[in-house]
Amino acid sequence: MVKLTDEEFDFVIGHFELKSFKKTQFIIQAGDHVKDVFFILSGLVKLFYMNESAKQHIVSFAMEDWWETDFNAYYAQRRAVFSLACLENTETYSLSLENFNKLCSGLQKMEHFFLMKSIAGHIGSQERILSFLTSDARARYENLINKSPGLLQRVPKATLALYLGVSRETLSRLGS
Amino acid sequence: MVKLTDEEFDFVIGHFELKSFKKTQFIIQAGDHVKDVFFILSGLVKLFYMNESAKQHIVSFAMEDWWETDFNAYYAQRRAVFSLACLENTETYSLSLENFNKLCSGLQKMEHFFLMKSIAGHIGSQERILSFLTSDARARYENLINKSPGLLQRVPKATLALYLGVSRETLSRLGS
DNA sequence: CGCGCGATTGAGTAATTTCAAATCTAGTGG
DNA sequence: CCACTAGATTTGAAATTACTCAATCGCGCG
Repeated sequence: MVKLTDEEFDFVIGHFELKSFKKTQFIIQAGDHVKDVFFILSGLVKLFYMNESAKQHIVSFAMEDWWETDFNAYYAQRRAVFSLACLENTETYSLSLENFNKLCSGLQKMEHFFLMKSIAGHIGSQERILSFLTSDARARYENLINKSPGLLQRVPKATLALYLGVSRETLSRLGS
Repeated sequence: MVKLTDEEFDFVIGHFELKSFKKTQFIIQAGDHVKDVFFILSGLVKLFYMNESAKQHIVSFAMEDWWETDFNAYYAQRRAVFSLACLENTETYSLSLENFNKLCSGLQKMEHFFLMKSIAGHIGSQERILSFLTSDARARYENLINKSPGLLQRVPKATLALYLGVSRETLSRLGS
């Protein structure tokens, strides 16, 4: 997507910090001050909103090679509304907003890179919106396992239900 | 968001083209080759997907000061999956991908600007996803008119229903 | 064995859809 | 000013879908 020389690569790497988390651990809790965006090296995380009755609603899963954080809180330097938690042991490179800005202004290629990533994220979100508009529970489920066959092996179905917006009972009954 | 000198402004403006459309006119039709992204100067458009049975599903509305196109088709230079049509007479500045790239490489501020816009779009899409996860038809509707009170005056309710993902009859019955 | 977790099943209830018909409203021509 | 029409909105009633609450099942592990 973007090619870097060796020295550019070193420059970039210097802005990141390696952070590791264990399964079930929270990377961000709603209410936290969000300092970092996380690049997932390995593992699997969920970004979710928890409502008054403590029910979780999963906005997205993120795995290898994806960037994740509460973007609104990160860029606007507000407190997190979402939480980010690990579904597996997870290794990340974290990037503070300060370093993000340094990276962008120091190396135009990186600003371009982040733009491409953000666009990809936006397009992905639109696809998800479309699936809510066009598809019922079964079609959304089939859609999901087609696009991410691995997920079914990596997370319990009850968790998939929180992503699909159906109850775990309904999801279970789709098996027929 | 980004401050430009007069000469920078002229440079930027030179990459755009003024295009006007009338109410009900299509700016993009599914299957088209998508050359431009459109900055809405005035008016109102809908970005939507039409399924096999010719039912429309509105992915987003765009009005003054927003950017809209089939982003996937635009950036990847593929044929449009979505259509973009006017709900009002609409004036736009169009920007070809070629000029977009020239703009970004010629003026880093602009790449930064587009990054901020893309992030805002991504965050907006996430909010919309969340509303499908957390809210029933009524709550989604109230959410929408809170966030965009103007829409109710500018589009028929049947069109709002296509955005909210409910039948127009159900939307009508929410009035009680 | 017995616990804990995930998945399934059953039954009743609530929300939403579909199809059909009735109303309402703004704009047009007479 | 009135009648007429097209589009938008509402209403009714039956059918469907998904939800909740509760109980049960299956299985791996100390």
